[in-house]
Amino acid sequence: MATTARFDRALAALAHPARRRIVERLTRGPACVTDLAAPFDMSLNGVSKHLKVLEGAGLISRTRSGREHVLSLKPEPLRQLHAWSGKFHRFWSDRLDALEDHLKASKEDNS
Amino acid sequence: MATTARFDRALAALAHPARRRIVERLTRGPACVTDLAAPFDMSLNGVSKHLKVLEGAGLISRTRSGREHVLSLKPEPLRQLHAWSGKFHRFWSDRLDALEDHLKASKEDNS
DNA sequence: CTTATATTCAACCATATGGTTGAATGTATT
DNA sequence: AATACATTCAACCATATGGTTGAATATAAG
Repeated sequence: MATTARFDRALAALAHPARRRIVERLTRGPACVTDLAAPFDMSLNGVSKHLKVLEGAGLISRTRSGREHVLSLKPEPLRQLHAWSGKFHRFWSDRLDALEDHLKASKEDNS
Repeated sequence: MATTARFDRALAALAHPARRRIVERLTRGPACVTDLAAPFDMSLNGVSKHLKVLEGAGLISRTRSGREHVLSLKPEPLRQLHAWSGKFHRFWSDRLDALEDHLKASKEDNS
């Protein structure tokens, strides 16, 4: 709650499909920049920038091993995201349409 | 999986704190634009644009009732988001640091 | 020491985003 | 019919984003 800005940046970072692909790739273990860039039809610099965004959002961390930068997934922001989105659980849990209708109707009541 | 673009837009929409506030507000029932705008230190037009973004992302729906536009929360994108972020569950479930260390170590093994 | 590899930095460009103000639209109210 | 209210549309502005290319840095290898 204190610093929403970090959460903002995590969401924004994950909004880009390339960055989500990178995050998913990192669930199978840390990797260096070149490896992460390989599957993409994009310049290495482009990927490097995406990594900087992910790092700035706290989604990945970097350790230098010689000339390679090794990137690892940091779970905390994802855990936060899961927790936050879980707050809406009652909105999709069973009787979805009925609930929606109910809400619309009750709105009309107290307006 | 087919159209990732919708998911992209949902994440991007939720990356803005004002829009998250609006979404959270809508969990307590539908509301019209003016009501939603009231708590914000922002022009009505600004809020209107945020609503358009949320609508474009499929996070809210709009029904016109006279001159008022009534906005309601659409649960599906949030459910998707919860499901997606849940895929990373094993990354924060117990023995977090140990797991991270393990991954870093195994990376060095097969490099 | 020279060369190759891994990566970033810097500049640039096009487009998107978040906000504003002012005018336009449509629906209520009197 | 005149006026007030709810909302969007349009233009504008500043800044951010996503990508490129080319040069710089740092480490590894011959």
